[in-house]
Amino acid sequence: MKWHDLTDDACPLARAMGVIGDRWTLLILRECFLGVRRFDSFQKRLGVTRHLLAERLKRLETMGLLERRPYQERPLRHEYRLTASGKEFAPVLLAMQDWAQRNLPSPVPTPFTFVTRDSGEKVDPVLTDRHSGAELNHRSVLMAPAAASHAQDAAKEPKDPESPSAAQAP
Amino acid sequence: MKWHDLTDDACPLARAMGVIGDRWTLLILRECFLGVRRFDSFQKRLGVTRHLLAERLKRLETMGLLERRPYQERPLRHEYRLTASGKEFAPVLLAMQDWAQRNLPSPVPTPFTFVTRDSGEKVDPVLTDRHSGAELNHRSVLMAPAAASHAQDAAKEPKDPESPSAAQAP
DNA sequence: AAAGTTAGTTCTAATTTAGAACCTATTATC
DNA sequence: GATAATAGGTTCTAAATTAGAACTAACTTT
Repeated sequence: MKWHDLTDDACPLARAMGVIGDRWTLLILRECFLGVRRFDSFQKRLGVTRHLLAERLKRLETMGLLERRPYQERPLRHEYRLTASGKEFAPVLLAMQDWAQRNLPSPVPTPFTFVTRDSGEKVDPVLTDRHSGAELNHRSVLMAPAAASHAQDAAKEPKDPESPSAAQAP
Repeated sequence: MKWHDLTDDACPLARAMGVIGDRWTLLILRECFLGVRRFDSFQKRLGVTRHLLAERLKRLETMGLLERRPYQERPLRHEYRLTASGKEFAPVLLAMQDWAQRNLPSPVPTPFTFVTRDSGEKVDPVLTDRHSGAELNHRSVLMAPAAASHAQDAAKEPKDPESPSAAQAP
């Protein structure tokens, strides 16, 4: 499989991996949320090679998460800013940070946290359903194939004792 | 930077990337949530090479997201199941799928969706604060360095005009 | 005039991934 | 009782990606 193939996969998660499916991209986004905007700042703070950084920034721009805009002329210099799409990624980052903090413990303290803009208090994130307000987790939610088009794929793998047409309870 | 270095980074997001920072791991987890448990099923459904699949499953086991357990003897066979830690990853997957669906559009329909276990209706995920119930997004939340230990790092990069000690408003 | 700043690009070497073939143990089929 | 089939891997070589360092370009500052 080639890298680029993921970006037009039918599965949204696969497409997402076409953007953040490497060691660096999510960390670049983290820096963006911390307010970093310039090439050299990203490079120094992350320790990523300039070569890769340039490529990743280009990809984030292509995928619409960042925009490159001039912040001065003579000499012409550009900075990278989160677009609306990039900003909407915040809940993913937050959910991931929360998961990692709970499930991948570390002896050293967390270097930064998510706080509310008004009170400055640390947030305690829960994913809920916008309509019902119910908490969304492995117990309340099920991942289900969207009938029609997926049925064909499923047919390729006949009567598997673990066929995933209805994921089992925890 | 070597791969393994991320797994004991101070930043939880970096540690998370030590687990899912590649093209395949998240897709393996997706399959787990769809109910897949066996080596060959993962391999056929994803098209990943057996070599990499074996490695990734091993890593997911090491990191505590999956457990390998026998489901038969003669011949001895093992299957992979989500652990509690793996199951708690569900909200991250959900948030990411939601983001990708909204921000990385595709001409083809989404092959599977998240539905509630009781009503079977498609969910509409929002990240909220457990305490206040407020929606958590780029407008309401700020990523802030956790004062003390980070202050030293910040000192290394003196008076940067874009110093990220207080991330700016959207 | 020399050195510094900022944002890259261009090389070579090392590491990772792809792709195919092979191995082991056991059960099913001819 | 030999031959295939199933399941879960491992072992190769070739291709692609990443690391690391050096270099360029267009200015500005000392």
